[in-house]
This record gives sequence, structure tokens and C-alpha cells, in this order.
Amino acid sequence: MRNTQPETLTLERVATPVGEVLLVTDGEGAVRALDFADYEDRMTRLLARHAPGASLKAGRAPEPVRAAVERYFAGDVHALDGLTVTTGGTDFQRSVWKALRAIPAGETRTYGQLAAAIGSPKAVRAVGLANGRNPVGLIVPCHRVIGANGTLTGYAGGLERKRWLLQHEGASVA
Amino acid sequence: MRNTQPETLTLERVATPVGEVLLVTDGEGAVRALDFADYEDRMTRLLARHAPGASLKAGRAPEPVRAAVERYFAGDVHALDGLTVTTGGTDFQRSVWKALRAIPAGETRTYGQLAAAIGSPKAVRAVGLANGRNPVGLIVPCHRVIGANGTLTGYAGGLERKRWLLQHEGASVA
DNA sequence: ACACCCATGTCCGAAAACCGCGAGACTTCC
DNA sequence: GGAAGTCTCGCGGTTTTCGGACATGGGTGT
Repeated sequence: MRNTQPETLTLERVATPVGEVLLVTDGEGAVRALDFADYEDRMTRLLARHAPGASLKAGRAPEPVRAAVERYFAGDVHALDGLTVTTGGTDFQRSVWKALRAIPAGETRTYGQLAAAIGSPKAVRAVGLANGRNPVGLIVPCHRVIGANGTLTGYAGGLERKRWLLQHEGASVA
Repeated sequence: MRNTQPETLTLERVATPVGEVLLVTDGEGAVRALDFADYEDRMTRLLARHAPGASLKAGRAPEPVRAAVERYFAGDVHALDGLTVTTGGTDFQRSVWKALRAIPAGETRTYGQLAAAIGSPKAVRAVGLANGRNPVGLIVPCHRVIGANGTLTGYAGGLERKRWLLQHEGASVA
């Protein structure tokens, strides 16, 4: 876990209905990051934190990964479920991100429900914080978490995209 | 007054010339609610507000109560006068409901007269509001209140029923 | 170690909306 | 002239809504 061998990650740009996304994969075929192109600097910052010393090189993502993303946007909203992701982060963050993947497409949870799910019912704001630090958008569906009163409250990619994604997945949006 | 012990109330359905009525009584033999069957959801809402935590169970109302209701519809329009009712509500509402019971069968009052009777001559609309929130129809005779110009103006059970009741009691109806 | 930041949730008080009205000003038709 | 029908507004208690103030727990930078 503490190996510092320089690693090379692959960055591919994929066009989608909600704008270009950046897809970062590693040599194992795991997704390391996924974000929208207009927030590229933030993604590189997150990446620098979670994979220190790694270098980024433009290239093609593994076929199954890119295909899954495309199928997702084509309407197969469960296409991303099988992908494997690799992230850094603290224990707390990882448990939040893991809980996120348990939310099925088409459903939503509140920050409170998510906090309860990981055993810290009162760590609601901390959950929100961890949510925003999620390096792998879409696949780790942080967009499926909304406020207790049904408000969308926030999304790293912009609330418009959050709404679009939820509607695309067939969830009922306030 | 603020005891929150869970209470079980009895609900009996009684057939009448103006449709089925729901008759809710408590262990003391007091009437807690009376409404028409077609507004059952509203009654349960009111009940939930005035008797929080109480559960409703189908059963027979105490004999004197059911008999009084039947005698009323059979023509003994004063049969309900002796029944005791128990309600929640604000002080204002309770004073309105108490004033209502002072109106004899066969007579009517205007909202203004009722407001004057409880010492707030100008709270006419508030009286109308409290009137509509009356959980114990018929026994607390909210149907005996009409507009200053003789119009029936409104009734939670429908204006047709209000007209029928007033005529049944021998009041002169516009 | 500490201070500060937050993609929350809950509570509480103030403000506004809601009405089963009534009185007065104005029209409309006889 | 009226008598009867609109309209407008003020009335007051209740209900709903809204906004601001906490408590909260983990991260991040000094």
C-alpha cells in the first residue's frame, strides 16, 4: 500500500449528452477517476492526492470500461454496476463510497440515510463532505444522494447535471 | 390533560337517512368524533390531531349513544342534547363548540351572533373556521350556523345534508 | 493539537396565506 | 326608487411556509 513506484494512468475523453467526461484508468483495468471536463483541474488535484506520483497520459481506456460508460448514457443505467474502481481516501470516505455503490439506479437516498447506513447516524455533514470528494463520478453514484426535504442540495458537476442524471435513471426528482 | 397514554377508541358505523355516519366513542362513554362516511379520511386526520396516539377499532358504541343518534333521526331532534363529548382543540375552538351546543334544535344563528356570544364579535371568520374543524358533527350542531343573509354558506358534510338536517329539525331554511 | 470548513437535519419564531364572514359601495334590472 | 346581485376590504385564529440559528462529525491546513 505504501509502494511509491511511479505509475502511469491513462486518460480518455468521452463525449456524452451532459458534456465531455474525463476517464482515468490504470494498468489493472480499474477506474481511478471520472469527472466532467469543465472541472479538469479539480480532478487532477484529487488524483494527485489519491495517487501521488502517478503520471497521466492520454490514451484509450480498456474497451469494457468505455463501452460501459457509453451504454449507461444510451439508456442501460445499470451498465456501470460491474466496473471496478480503485480509490484512496480515509476509511470513512471509503465506507461512504462503498455505501454509495449500493444505491440502485433509479433510487435516491438522503444524506441522513447514508450516514445511518454506515453506522454513524449523526455524521450527516461529514457524509456530504465525503460525497463531494468522490473522485469517481457516475460509477460511484454520489448524484443519488439528496437532502431530507427532497432538494438536490449540491453536486460537484453542477446541479443541472445531477438533475439530468437522476431523471435519466428514472428517479422521481423534486 | 397532557397524558399521552395510548388509548383505544371504538368506531361504529350507523346507517341514517343522510348516509352512513362514523361514530367514535371512548372508554368513558363520551363521543370523540362523528362524521359522515364519505369523509372518513378527514375524520381520521382530525382524530389524529385531537387524540394523538389513539388507535381506532371497529366495535359497538355504548347503547345510550347509539340509541340517541337513532332517536334523533327518527324525529326526536333533542335526543342528542344529553350526550357528553370530549374534544381537543385550542381554547378558542372549544369555546366555539361549547357555544354551538347552546343553540336549540329548530333554531339557527349567524356566524356573527356566535362570535358575539363568545365575546369576540369581530372574529367572524375565525368562528367559521373553528366551525369547520368541529370533529363531532350533529351532536355539536355546527349545521345550525348560517350566513347573515340567510345563506347556508357551507358545511363539512355538504350543503345538501345541512339543508336536510335543518329542515328535519324544523328550522326555517332559505 | 487546534481552528475552520461543509453537497445536513432539526427546531423555533416570525411572517404570510388561508377561510364555512359581514358590511359598505356600486351596478343592474325591473 | 329600490331589491338583489357583485366586488372589495377588514377582520381574527389557525396553519403552513420560510429563514436563521444551532448541533453535529470528519477533513484539511497550520
